[in-house]
Formats: sequence, structure tokens, C-alpha cells
Amino acid sequence: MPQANHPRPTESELQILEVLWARGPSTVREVFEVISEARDVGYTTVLKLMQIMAGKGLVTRDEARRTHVYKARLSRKRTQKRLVGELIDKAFGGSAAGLIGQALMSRKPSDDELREIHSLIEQYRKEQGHD
Amino acid sequence: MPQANHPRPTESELQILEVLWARGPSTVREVFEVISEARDVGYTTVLKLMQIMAGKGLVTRDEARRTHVYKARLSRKRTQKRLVGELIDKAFGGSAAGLIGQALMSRKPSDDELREIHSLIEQYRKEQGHD
DNA sequence: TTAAAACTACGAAATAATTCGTTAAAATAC
DNA sequence: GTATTTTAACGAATTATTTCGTAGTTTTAA
Repeated sequence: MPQANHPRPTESELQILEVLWARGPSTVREVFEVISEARDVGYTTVLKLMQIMAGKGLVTRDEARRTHVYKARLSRKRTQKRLVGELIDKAFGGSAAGLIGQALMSRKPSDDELREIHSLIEQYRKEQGHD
Repeated sequence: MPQANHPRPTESELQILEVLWARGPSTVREVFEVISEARDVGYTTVLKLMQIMAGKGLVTRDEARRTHVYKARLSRKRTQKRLVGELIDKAFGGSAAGLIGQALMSRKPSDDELREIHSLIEQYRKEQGHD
């Protein structure tokens, strides 16, 4: 039986998901090529992780051909939303403003990025009908 | 020798740090009382975690009296900043704006909170001399 | 002054996460 | 057609995290 709920990806799993989101559906070999540029890791390590992820329901795979093709089950956005939400709860006592404040301090965004943030908030206000 | 660098707190460790930040320097018993309200856990489990945290340098302890008093070594702000920074790197490709966008979507902040966020950003712009 | 309670230290079990070697089968190259 | 390469499967070692029992002291209460 497939997995019903949504375990949170671990750090290594997230790294693999990033590759799948960037490249689209990919083989283990393709993911391995990308990851092994960043860190020293064996092919079978990546394979095993992706098999585990399939077991957890984090990815699906197409086994039609001998070389299986893996695909992230949840979108990047949705996963990000979940991770941020959990961090807000675990480290900011539920305060989104608290996290945003630290994000600013932590990153010193550039003018461009600041404008982007500003427009995100404007957009959000309109959607929510706040003003 | 004490620990030189800064291991990231695990989830359980963060929960303990939250208590120390909220209460100030505390005994194991005091931390245990708070945590055991939220979840079912044994006294020696909390004790052991706090001993491990002392070993890692996440907390210091005063052993002058038989009942040791533990203190968070890093401030809540600094720890939050680190956790947010890591999440931005691991899940948002380094984009603070990306994280802030998801924080908004994830939490649907209230009018009050939105105003708070707005003023955080204004304050940041002034400090950084952006405008 | 004995009994009970509180406390630290520590070993060790249980679970989760990461890593990779080995095997066997299929595909490819020669 | 045989050898090499590629692949999936899987067992198992390693490390990290969480959990708690037991032992031995000190403190407190009766």
C-alpha cells in the first residue's frame, strides 16, 4: 500500500527534491550527477535515498523502463510552505512576523530583493482584502 | 575542553532552549515541568538531553549547588537567525524574499501582524539606508 | 535517625538517517 | 557472442537522536 500522509523530507531528501524540481522527472544517474558536484557521495547512496523516498511517498517513479524515472510528488512551493510553517511554530512561537524579521536580519536583502518583498506584501494585502 | 563551534539544536533541544529563554536559567526539574505539560516525557530524558546539550555547548551550567542550573548559551534571536538562514539556503536557494513569500502564504497574518511586518521592513530600510 | 524524595551520572535500548558494498540482471560496446 | 557498463535491489554498518531504567548521593521529612 502506498503512503497516505506526508512525512517531512530530511536534509538529504530535500537536496534530492531540489534537483527533481529544477530538472523535472529524472533518473537516479541524473540526480547523482548533480549532487556529486556539490558533495562527495556514492551512486548507490543516492539510489537508496530515492528508493526510501519512494517508499515514504515523497517521490513517485515510473518503472516502465529499466531505468526508472523519479518525480517529486509535492511541488516546491507546497513543500516550502510546510517547512516555513513548521519553523514558525517550532522557533518563533507561531509568529510569522518574528520569522520575517529574522529573515531580514539574517540576509540583508538588496534593494531589488527589498522591492520584491514589498510587492509580495502588497499583493498579499490585496488578495486578503486587508488595507 | 569546551566545544568551540555551534552545532545546530535538534528539535528536542530547541524545545528545551525555548523554556530556558522564556524562564531564564533553570533547573532540569523546572524545564521538565514545562515540557511535560506539552508531551509525555520522563524526567531523566530531559536530564539526559540537557547533559548532552551542555556537552555540545548549547547550554552552560552552574554546578555550584547540587541542583545544577542551566542557561542557554546563545540568545533566542541569534539561534532564530541561524535557523532561518539555514532554511533560506536549504529550501529557498538563498532567497529571503522566497521565504517571506511562503511565510505569508503559510500563515495568513492578521491585520495587526501585517502592520508589524510592514514596520519591520520600514525599520530595516532605514537602518540599511535603502529607499 | 531512619525513610522517602530529589538529584546526577551513566549505560543502553530503540528509532531514524546516512552511507556504501555486493549481487544479479539488463543493456551496450567490441 | 562475449566483455564491459549500467542499473536496481538489498543487507548491513555507521552515526545521530530520543528515550528511559538503574545506581548511588544528597537532601528533606517524619
